[in-house]
Amino acid sequence: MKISDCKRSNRGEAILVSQRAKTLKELAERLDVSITTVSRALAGHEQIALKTRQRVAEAARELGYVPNQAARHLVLGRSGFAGFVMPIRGLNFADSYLGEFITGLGEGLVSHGMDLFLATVPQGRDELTVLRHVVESGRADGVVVPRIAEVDTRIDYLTARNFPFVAHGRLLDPRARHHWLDSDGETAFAEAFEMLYGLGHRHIGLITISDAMTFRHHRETGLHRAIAARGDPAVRLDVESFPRFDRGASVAAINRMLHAETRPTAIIGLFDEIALTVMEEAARAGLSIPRDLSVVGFDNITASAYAPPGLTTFDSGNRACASEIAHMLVEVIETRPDQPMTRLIRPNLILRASHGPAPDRAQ
Amino acid sequence: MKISDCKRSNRGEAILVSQRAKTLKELAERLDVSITTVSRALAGHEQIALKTRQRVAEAARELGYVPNQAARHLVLGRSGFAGFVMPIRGLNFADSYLGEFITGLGEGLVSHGMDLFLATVPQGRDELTVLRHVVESGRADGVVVPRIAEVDTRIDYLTARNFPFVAHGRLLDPRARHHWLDSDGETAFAEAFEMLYGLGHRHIGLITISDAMTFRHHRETGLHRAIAARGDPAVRLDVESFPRFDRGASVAAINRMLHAETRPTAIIGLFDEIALTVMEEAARAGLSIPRDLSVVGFDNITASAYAPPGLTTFDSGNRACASEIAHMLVEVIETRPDQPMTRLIRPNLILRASHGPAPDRAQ
DNA sequence: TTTCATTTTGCAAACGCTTTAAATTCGTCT
DNA sequence: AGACGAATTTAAAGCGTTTGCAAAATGAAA
Repeated sequence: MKISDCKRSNRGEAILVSQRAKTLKELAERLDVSITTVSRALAGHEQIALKTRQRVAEAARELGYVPNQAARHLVLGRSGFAGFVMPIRGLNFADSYLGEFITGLGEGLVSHGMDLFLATVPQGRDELTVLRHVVESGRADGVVVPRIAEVDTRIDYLTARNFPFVAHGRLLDPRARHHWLDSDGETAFAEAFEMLYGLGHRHIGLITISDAMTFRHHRETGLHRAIAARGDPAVRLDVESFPRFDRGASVAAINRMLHAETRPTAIIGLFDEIALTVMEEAARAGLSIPRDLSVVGFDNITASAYAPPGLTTFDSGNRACASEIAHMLVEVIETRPDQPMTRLIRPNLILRASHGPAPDRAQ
Repeated sequence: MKISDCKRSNRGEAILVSQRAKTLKELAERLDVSITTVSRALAGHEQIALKTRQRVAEAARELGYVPNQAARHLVLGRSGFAGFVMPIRGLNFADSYLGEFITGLGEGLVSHGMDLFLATVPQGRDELTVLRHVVESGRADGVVVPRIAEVDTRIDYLTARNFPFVAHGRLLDPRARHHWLDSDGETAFAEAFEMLYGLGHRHIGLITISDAMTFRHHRETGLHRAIAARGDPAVRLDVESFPRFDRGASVAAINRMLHAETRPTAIIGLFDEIALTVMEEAARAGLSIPRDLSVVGFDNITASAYAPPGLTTFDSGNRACASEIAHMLVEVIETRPDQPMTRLIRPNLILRASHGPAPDRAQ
């Protein structure tokens, strides 16, 4: 039986409580060498004799020594944390993005021995203030900034401060120089249009948000460009928008479109929550999907698979993106590159069952 | 215009980059007082003259001084972090629990000035090892332990180590003394049975997991007890189980039940993912819900609202629970209570449309 | 003016670690 | 034996805070 086995609680307790070495000093005294030697030995410095290194490593394991990270942090100037500021949404707002994203970040960071530091924005305080505290308090070596607005004070601040960060999303201004990873909504929405056009749809509806988020801009641009590229004068695009996070307004916008004089044969939601609501409201209005109406979303949230008939949408691979962002951040922290690192991820069209041939209006 | 206004980038940059005071020493030099005085003034000690305190506070604000938390932590022995170890599930496993829970924890912690520290379990390392590192490295003042198994080495370790923690869920052994918050699955499942019984159902199916999780035990117990309490010999309960996280096995278990010689008229899923899959598979088998089959779940995940006809389930208020757990943890850290703090939260039955009167088998 | 109590401030020692520069040990070669 | 260079080890100085104790300044009383 190994002495470090702590699953058996009697043995475990003995180890954990009594003979543990909490500090380098204790460990050094036990081994009868200096603190310096222990520190170097554990760090694997060549200058320490191999057998000493082994002896120290063994003892550290036996005594369950784990370095105090605060002390380490203080002297190294690196905390081993990546920061993430969690925006608080309304009370009932379930953020399907968060869980996946955090998981991905964690996965990416752990391979570099880093951990994640989550700061919550208290009610009534703004996100930027919290971000500043995270940065200035030195508790994070870099931060990840999600959901970028067309003009974003967080990025301005971090850039001015020259603090390592990677944005999930980008600023609208293409000259802006910062590190980002974004999903290619422009290409995706062009692809959505092409698919629908191929199915005979000529009257497309877009339900979008009115907030100045970059992802909205890119997706809309993709749609407009694809339509323009087709050059088919028969194509018609109707757009309804509403303030993000306002569920009531979203339902209203959707119903305006569903009950318009001439209803589109296909509706694209800016993201899945919208598309799912379109399907709900369509069902309520007695429309059958995809027979009477095709619906396409973006994000591939969990609910999209469950909601019959299954939402056709784009998978942006949130978790994998987050993981990649973590890797990028580590590189930014370590090498401080001059050139902006950027990644544009092509989302994956998931063909489920909410799309179909355009209904024949002549009937 | 306030000098601390950093939204305007020209002014902001000046402040942020050049005249900022990074350390107590710098601030002290600027003010021509000692470090001690500044430290005490900022901490609001009475022994420092009021006007000195004001002068210091003002300067700190002007110069954007934020204390270095690593140094603070080192001397105070408190990190200001609550720890949480994120288990990694399979690659495609979307953890609907995580986002809500993390959000709730963050909300709860922030009101006590604490932040959240997330550690990810690297591939191939076990959760206990990571938990030990979190604890021993001193980076957390306390931890939250989710999803408790009937016998849980994490709790054994933390208890032996006498480290502050609050569990979301409890050990099976009712004599176990630790702080926990749990949702009352026993009562909920009894309630589910009563509702179904009232609708005429006498043949109930339960799809459950085979893993030794406490929440499974409590929910099953609740169901059994409620059936026993009724004392109606006509009631029949069929049970199918499968290993958690094995989607294939879950589908198989569900289909065994759906295609059994005599199919239950109502199926209870141990949690929503199961219940939703029951609805999917039932639809695939040509069954109409709730006409041919009633389905009840537990958790009220987002998808449950979208999946037609809307899953009848229990809302366990994950986010609010997490927030409460955060408050409990802070109290545990601060007061180290002798008596275990426990909270049993009554879940809320959400009546959607997946339940209905038992079909008349005589037809 | 001196004395004493009171208010206000500062020195210096931790906290546990890393690291520079210096000291010690060891083997080997005159 | 002595000396030199290489291989090991160590003492001590920080990192930025808090805080016990002591010193300085102030004000009131003698």
